[in-house]
Amino acid sequence: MTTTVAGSCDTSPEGRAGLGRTTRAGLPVESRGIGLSPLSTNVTAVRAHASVLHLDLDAFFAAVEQRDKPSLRGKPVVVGGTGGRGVVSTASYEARAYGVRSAMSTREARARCPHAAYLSGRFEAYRSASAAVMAVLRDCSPLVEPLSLDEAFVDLAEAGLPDLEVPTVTALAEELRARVHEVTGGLTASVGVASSKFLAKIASDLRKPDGLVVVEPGTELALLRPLHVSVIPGVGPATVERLRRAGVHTVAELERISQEELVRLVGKAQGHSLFHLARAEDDRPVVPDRETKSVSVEGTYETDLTDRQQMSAIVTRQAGEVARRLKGNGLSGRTVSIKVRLYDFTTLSRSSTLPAPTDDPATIARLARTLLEDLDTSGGVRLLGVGVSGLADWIQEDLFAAAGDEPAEEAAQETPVDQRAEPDQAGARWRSATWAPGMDVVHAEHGRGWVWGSGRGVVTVRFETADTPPGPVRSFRADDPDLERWRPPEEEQPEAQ
DNA sequence: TCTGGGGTCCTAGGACCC
DNA sequence: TCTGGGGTCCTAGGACCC
Repeated sequence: MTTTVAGSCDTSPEGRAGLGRTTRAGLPVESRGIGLSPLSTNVTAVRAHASVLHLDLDAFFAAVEQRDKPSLRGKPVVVGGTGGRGVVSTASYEARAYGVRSAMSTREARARCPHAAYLSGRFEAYRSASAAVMAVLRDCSPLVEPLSLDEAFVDLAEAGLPDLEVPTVTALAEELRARVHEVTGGLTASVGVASSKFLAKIASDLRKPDGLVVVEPGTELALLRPLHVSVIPGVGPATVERLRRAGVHTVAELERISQEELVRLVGKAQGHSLFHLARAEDDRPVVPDRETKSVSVEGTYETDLTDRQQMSAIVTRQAGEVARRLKGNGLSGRTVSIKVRLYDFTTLSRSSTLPAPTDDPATIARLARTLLEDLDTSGGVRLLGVGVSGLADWIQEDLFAAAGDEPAEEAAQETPVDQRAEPDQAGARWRSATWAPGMDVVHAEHGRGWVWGSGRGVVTVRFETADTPPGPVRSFRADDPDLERWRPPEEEQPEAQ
């Protein structure tokens, strides 16, 4: 590391602009795969420089335990579910020597390594260590994309470096690893730097633990071709098996398959992705804050549940927890789902979509219980879960409170979905101007009329009945006192035309 | 007593609308 | 008159990631 590069870690206010960011929802980012989807249809420019960095903390949960408990250092440590149906979350390298792996059942881990320390995990400690690491990364570049507590991409093109040549980014990567070690009290990180997310992620895996690999631009394919297809993120057991049957094991072999054949083998989206990734084509940007899409709570029980009343009580409690987390992050959602895993591991899901978003525990619980009622659980249930998706950051209660109506969810729930209106000209205009990306037009019945709502701190309303054409669309900032006064009275009804 | 919990994304079929 | 295509939304299930 050189002084020049060390100094290039921008500590100016501008450089720290992203410090302390969370997702839009303010949720701690816990899990996000890089998957295969975000490749654009026409993958064109691959970066000319190795300016994407991927950092991965080594055996993160176990390493935090060893850091905080010196007696565990140098010994096998397994963090995960410790009950009869638990699985391994993280195994220290000492435990990996005995064949203990992530996602293995704790039962099997105990058989392989009986003398390891089995711990259930201290997520506050992990979150805190993670936050310190992310702060170091954001100190370096405003473009940091956390994938989970222990992983992130950093766009070095925004790091204010004098250049992006290999010696410069190598020195910066070493500096970052040293700073991570420093701020976490001794945790090590493996880092990959390359011309794309895909290659950076693969590179960070090559010299674990505590390693650094910088892929020199132009050498990507030479690095990739000999590797097994399973190194490609998004290629799991099912895809490996399909490819194996087609005689494909390595990336080099994958490269020889036509795009049409790949689509036939693994489907449209994954086929196109694999076709490009096999050629090291990946132009996905580093995206600093991605929006939360769903919130869920689930639990696996030590013995199978058979009592319907008990299941109903569990689902009610889980709905409350989901609602609490939604509310805590200013979110609400329209689709309520339940997940049921039967005694034989058959997994069922059922969902139902409300006309307007909710964060109300009673509404979510009621719907979840109704969905559960329609399932045959007589053989026993090992897992139950409740989730809400179709999230908006607009909460319907605001709108109803503004319209001076009774509690929202009753009316909302009774509004048949098939009465949902499409945006008219004015609605469409609002949609493009102020509506959150991906957010649907929502409405709910209000007296004899209709109320329309939007997010992003803006509420859009209009009055309409079965007998009259739609009234003018009015919009208010959510904190506008005029919104409180807005009513859909008779005199505001437009004349029939 | 095999097989967690929190997520993301994709697929496929049906409904519905234009 | 007959057949149809595209787009969007919803639901259920599955693959995958950490």
